[in-house]
Amino acid sequence: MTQDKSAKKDDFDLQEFLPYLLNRAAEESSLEFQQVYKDRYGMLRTEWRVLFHLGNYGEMTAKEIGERAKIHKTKVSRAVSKLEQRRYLARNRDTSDRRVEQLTLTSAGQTVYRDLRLVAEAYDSKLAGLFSRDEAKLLRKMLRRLAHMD
Amino acid sequence: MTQDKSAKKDDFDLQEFLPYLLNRAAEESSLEFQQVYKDRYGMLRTEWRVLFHLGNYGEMTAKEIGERAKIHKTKVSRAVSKLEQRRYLARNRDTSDRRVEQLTLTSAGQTVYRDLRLVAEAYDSKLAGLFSRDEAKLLRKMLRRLAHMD
DNA sequence: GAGTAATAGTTGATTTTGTAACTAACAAGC
DNA sequence: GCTTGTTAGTTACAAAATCAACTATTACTC
Repeated sequence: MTQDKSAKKDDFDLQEFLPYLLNRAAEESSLEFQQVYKDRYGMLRTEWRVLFHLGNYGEMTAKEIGERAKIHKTKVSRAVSKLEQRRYLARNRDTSDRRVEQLTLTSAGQTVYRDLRLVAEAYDSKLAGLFSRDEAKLLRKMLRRLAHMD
Repeated sequence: MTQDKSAKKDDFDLQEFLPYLLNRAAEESSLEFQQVYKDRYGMLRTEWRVLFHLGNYGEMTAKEIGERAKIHKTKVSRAVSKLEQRRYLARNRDTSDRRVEQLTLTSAGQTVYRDLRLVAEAYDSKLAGLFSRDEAKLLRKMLRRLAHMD
């Protein structure tokens, strides 16, 4: 127990702090993909996420998308509106519960999805290529754990 | 080469897409720490980052902080103003180049930094505790690689 | 050393996000 | 069947992020 005021050495390292590292890695690794969906389709982050949820998992409600992707309902609502304006998705009132809207991609939306999916796949391979196959697998597993997605 | 229109199966999985996983993990793992600096000190993300840079690395200019942390200069500028208002940091005009301001934490700022650093250390340990020591070490290494911090 | 370019940092306008309050539809209790 | 509560989704307003233009100072060039 030394005097903590002057004798304490600062052995903390911001660059090792996991939340900081995770954010830096996330931002950096989003840039290149962002460029594509932004420049090519004028989409925002939430918009491609909604598009991908519908493209990848099929028909779904706004609420389900929000829960799966952990996006707040107001953000989902706005993204859905914008994607609808651009005719990338269509809403269908659920007949048994008229509060609910089933969302599906239009064929234009599917085309966009398929295009972006190709970009995503290529980019993911590029990122994963920074590591060995086992390391990449472990990385995904650890990220899922951190994100409570397992 | 099969007909790609109908025969193509969608084997892409959004939940395995690294930029998506990284963002989800980053958001999730920031929440708990955010709660502290936000509720306890009314700070924003950029503000604690600036505070930590000064606390952890010592005197620095706004430009250096921006480069190290990859934060845009307007964001740094506003964070510095707010931290100055709260008397957490002081500016010193560089005598040899009067465009430049050397920034340092005041003793109040150091106190806040030390408090938050303790929280950060504890939280980092908690997160790292989800993995083995080797895994955690590898995780940080991989994140640094992805963030171009190596 | 006057003129032009570059740099550190700030400010203002626009866009995007976050928070809370809202509407419309359904559910439950009695 | 009517009050009370809950849920899906939207809207309005405030807070924050982004982008471009700006000031002040220094560096470069002739």
